Formats: sequence, structure tokens, C-alpha cells
Amino acid sequence: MPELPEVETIARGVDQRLRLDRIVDAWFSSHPQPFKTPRTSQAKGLAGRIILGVHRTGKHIVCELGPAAPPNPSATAQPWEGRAAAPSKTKAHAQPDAQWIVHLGMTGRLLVTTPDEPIAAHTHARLSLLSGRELRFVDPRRFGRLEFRELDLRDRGSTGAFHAPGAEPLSIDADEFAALFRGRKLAIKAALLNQTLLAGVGNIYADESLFHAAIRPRRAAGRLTRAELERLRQALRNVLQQAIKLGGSSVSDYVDAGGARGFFQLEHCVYLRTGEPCRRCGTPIRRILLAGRGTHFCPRCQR
DNA sequence: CATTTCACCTGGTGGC
DNA sequence: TGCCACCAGGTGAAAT
Repeated sequence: MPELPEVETIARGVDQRLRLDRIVDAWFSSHPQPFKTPRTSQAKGLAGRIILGVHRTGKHIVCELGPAAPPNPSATAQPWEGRAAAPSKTKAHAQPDAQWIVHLGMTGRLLVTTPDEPIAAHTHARLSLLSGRELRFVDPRRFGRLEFRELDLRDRGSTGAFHAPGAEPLSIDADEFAALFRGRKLAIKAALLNQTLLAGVGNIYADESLFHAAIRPRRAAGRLTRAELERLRQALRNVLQQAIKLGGSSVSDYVDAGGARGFFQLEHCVYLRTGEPCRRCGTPIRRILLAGRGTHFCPRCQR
């Protein structure tokens, strides 16, 4: 489900709730698909580690993890009875030396729950935490992926050790943005969806940003004028920022880390509005197939 | 190399 | 109610 705004919302929600909490134990389902790193390695690698912070890159959620053994020897002697994610100065200064990387695929959810919360169907991971809560990964279609990696010495302490390959649409400048599409013959919509060019744009925000930039999805990426590309860059940035403000788009079942729905679906101008009147000109929104994806646009506003 | 197509999954919806 | 076709936020491998 999740594109950049949804993934950002979830990452922030998990970060707020679980920063400086500690993973006590990890359970995983027996389905093989979600595990980019073998389940057993993940379970072994995660157990006992502290969560130093959680952030987004592209459509990936990255949990920065610290050592399993508390750096303060006196803390080792204390039983793990703390209920809150009680931060201590030593913990706060610890450097990440491992990462848990979550990709939600189409239907993945990452939820912070109480342990008594009923286990949803298609739950593939449950991390129990020192605070008594759980971090759960639920994914009916199993397109999501979980990965655990230890950082080598070179990457220690740098929160950027894992990067999505493409550029970040919220921070890319006009020159870099234009360069991404130069000489390319594929449709601009297909280019927007290519994660090695731009990281984080999916079907909803590709369609919505092309509408706001008044550009037809089928236009060849390399044939757009500099002015059109700049319109597109700003439209994309505005749409993504607004969507983050509204907690993402809940089209069918998206919810954030606390189970709350987003509201940006109320602002959609074209996505899943086939046949409905364009919000700007009243012309019925058209749907075509492009790059194998449903593609929605206004035939009058978008040229 | 650039680009397109398809397989991977389950579930919801709407037509008959 | 059942059955079926079609649709769905993503991506990576295979084909072109």
C-alpha cells in the first residue's frame, strides 16, 4: 500500500513509540517469502538489541539498532523489569551497529501493539519489547520484505548505512531532477515509478503529481520541457508533503503504526476516480493501462 | 543497456 | 448465496 508518505508516517510513528526501547525476543512466521535474511538469523540478530531510532529511505523503513549487551555494566545486573522505554544517557549515545529494514510491499503493516491485542491473520513478525509492547509486521499478500544486517566497521554509527538507490523526491533540486529523465524514451509515469531514479513514488502519487503538473502520463520522459519538469518536481513535492501532513492515503486498508487511518485519499484528484468529474474542469477522469498499472488522468487538464 | 511484461500473493468488489 | 473476472498501494526477474 505504502508509498513515501505512508512509509514516512509509519516510520515516524514507530520512532516516537519505540525509540530507546529494547527488543527482548523475535518471532517469525514460517512463510519463506517475507524474509530477505533467513528468519533464524533475524531472530538471533535482533534479540536483546536496543532501538536507537527509526527512519525512512525511499519506501524502506530502517530501524537503527545498538548492541544487545547494555554498554553500562551496572545495567547488566538489573533485571529487565522496566515498563517504560526508560532512556539512559549511555543508551542515548550508543552508535548503531545493525539495522532491521522493513519493506511493506503492497499490503504490509507495521504496528506497535500491546501483547494482548489479538494476532491478525497474516502476521509474519512479532518483536516483543522491554516496555511490554510488541512491534508486529502483518502482510496478507507477502510482497513485503524483512532484512537484518550487521553494519561493518566502516558503516558503524552512520544512520545512512542503508540508502534506497534512487533520489529523494522531497530534497532533489531542479537540475538533478531534470537530469534523471534526459534522453529517456519511456513514459514519464513509468519513469516516476522507477525506484532507481526516484525513491518512494508509487502509483497514487505518480498519478496525482502528473495531474497537478498538467502533464499526460504517456508523454515521453525525455521530451518534457524544462518548465514542465520543474512543474512536475514541485507538484510532486507539494503532493508528498501534503500527504505526509494528512497521515497518508488510506485507500483500502492502510493504517499507521498506531492503527490510525490517513486522510489524503480525500484530496485525490484522479487516483481511483475513473469516470468522476475532474475537480478542476468537470471532464470525466479517464483510466488507461500504463506500465502494467492503472493510470488515471484528466484528458482536458493534462497535455 | 533501456524498456516492457509477467509472476509473485490474498482479498475485496461488482456482475450475473 | 455462489462463482467468476477483475482490481488493488510493489518489485525484481525474464523477455524483448
